[in-house]
Amino acid sequence: MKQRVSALLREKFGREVVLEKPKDRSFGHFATPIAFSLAKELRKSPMVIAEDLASSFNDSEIFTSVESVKGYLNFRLSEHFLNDYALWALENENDFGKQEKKEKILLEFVSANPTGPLHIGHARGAVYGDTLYRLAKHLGYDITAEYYVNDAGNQIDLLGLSIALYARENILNESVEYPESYYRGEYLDGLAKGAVEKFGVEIFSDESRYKELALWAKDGVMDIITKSLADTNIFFDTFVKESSLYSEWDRVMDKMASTDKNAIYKKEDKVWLSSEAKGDDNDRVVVREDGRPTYLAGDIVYHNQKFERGYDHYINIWGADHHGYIPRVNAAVEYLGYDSNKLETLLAQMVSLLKDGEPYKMSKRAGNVILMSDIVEEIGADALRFIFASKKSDTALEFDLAEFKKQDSSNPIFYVQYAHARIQTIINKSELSKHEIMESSLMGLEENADILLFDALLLPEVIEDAFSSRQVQKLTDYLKALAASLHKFYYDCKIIGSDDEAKLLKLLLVVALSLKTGLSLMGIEAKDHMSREDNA
RNA sequence: GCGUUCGUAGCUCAGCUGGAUAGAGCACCGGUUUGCGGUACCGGCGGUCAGGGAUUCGAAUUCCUUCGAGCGCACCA
Repeated sequence: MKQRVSALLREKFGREVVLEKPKDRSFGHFATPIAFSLAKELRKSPMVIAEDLASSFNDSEIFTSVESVKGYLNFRLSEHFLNDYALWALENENDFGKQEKKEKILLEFVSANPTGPLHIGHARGAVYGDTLYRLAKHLGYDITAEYYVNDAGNQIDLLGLSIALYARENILNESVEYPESYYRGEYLDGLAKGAVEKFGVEIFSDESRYKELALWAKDGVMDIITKSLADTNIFFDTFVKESSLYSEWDRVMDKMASTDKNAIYKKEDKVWLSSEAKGDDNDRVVVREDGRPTYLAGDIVYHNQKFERGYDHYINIWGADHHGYIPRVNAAVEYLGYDSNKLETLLAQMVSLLKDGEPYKMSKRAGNVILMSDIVEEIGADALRFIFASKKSDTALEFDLAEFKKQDSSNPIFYVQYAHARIQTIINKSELSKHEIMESSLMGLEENADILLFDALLLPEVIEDAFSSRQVQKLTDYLKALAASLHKFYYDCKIIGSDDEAKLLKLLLVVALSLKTGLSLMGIEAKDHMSREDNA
């Protein structure tokens, strides 16, 4: 809709025109301050320019009126245009807001280590990534969701040790001491018991077999992780294991060296990456004295593999505590001969949780982490997704669980769902058939109804904007606002029994379509009725 | 110290590439249809957009600077 207006104006003025939503809806559907920028070039007052421009729009098919107010140019779309568009949307529900972007995108997110269940910080990145994924799919991008599994390195050994220690204490009843760095948590119990079945209790007393224990356990942890993700409607297309990459290390090193002979060098018996020359603070070790590659080496191979698979664009979503890591990966990508501008790294900031004012604490390795699964159990997956999607991902977030358990307008997910449910209820209540409703015209709506229709038809622009700016909260903001318009309209206007019943119901169908489509892009299913007992 | 993200109402946050009177929700106070789910709606209270400077027709938004906060600054992943 906006694209059409925008294209029309671009053609008319021969330049890109800024379109915005007027502050006050009585001004019209769209507005532009273009007269202000033209004022300087034309050496005339903005008011005069706006007047001239407005009067030049007499014969447009899309607009009913174009007016100038204090230098702004305000456009009002024609009823024909809105009516046709709404009808098309209702008849092509699944295509509403869809586009056909062709770009191939690789989106990597979550990628939490397989050493324990996901905590609340991971959940934020997970929701953010999955929402972007759904938006991109809707826009027609060929996007792949990928999870990078860090199943090599010290932390895996530590997992084995942690399970063994847990088992020795709780199954063999030995008295043990936990070093600070060991993993803790309830999940160890399941793994320890599983290990007894698989290997027998002997394994816990045999240090030489801890590696074996760890390699088995990491798959179990991945199952726990993918299950919590699935419970939140998050799924991945591909998993890439770090352990599968190191065999390519020599080839990748040669590749960097052939692009730039200074990319890699030896010093103090270690191998270094010249990342400082590419904007990093320091050069980085990639192979230690003893020949073991560092974590960065694995990531270099991984990114090489990503680029060799051939996508147009790459997006990584990382926790904010990894932001210092970006320059070295970009450096490596350039040494590999690729354009680091194609690699976009987004950060999900920390989350702090309150419950009735009490702050929760998060520490990665202590047993008292706040698990994603616990929060899902407490407030439900829908509420979790809504809250995480509704805040800009690059700012720290604090929220109180209590707010998302309420069943009233203070809980945004409830509020939006209730709007959708109200529409379903009233449609069912009406005696009119679906056919009669669809046959009616949306022309001649009064002003409030017209505004509601316009708002509902704005979803496609919101989807495009939310994805291209990577700001998924634009979608939740939109849904909250649309729900508010609906509730207000419902209060102001009697629908059943009115002369315009069919017309108004059709309008509500358009609103419901927008709500439902918007929710589905957040991995949330729209509800047709609310129940008071439904305390998720 | 260096890098980075930020600082908007009592609280949690929106405010897009500069544009019309800086917005929501919570909290607090007061109201509402003979009408379809009052699980809703409306109104009030509340702001020096951290401070200062610059750019211009115009700045919460861009730039500089001061102050304050989170995160990072490993041969851990």
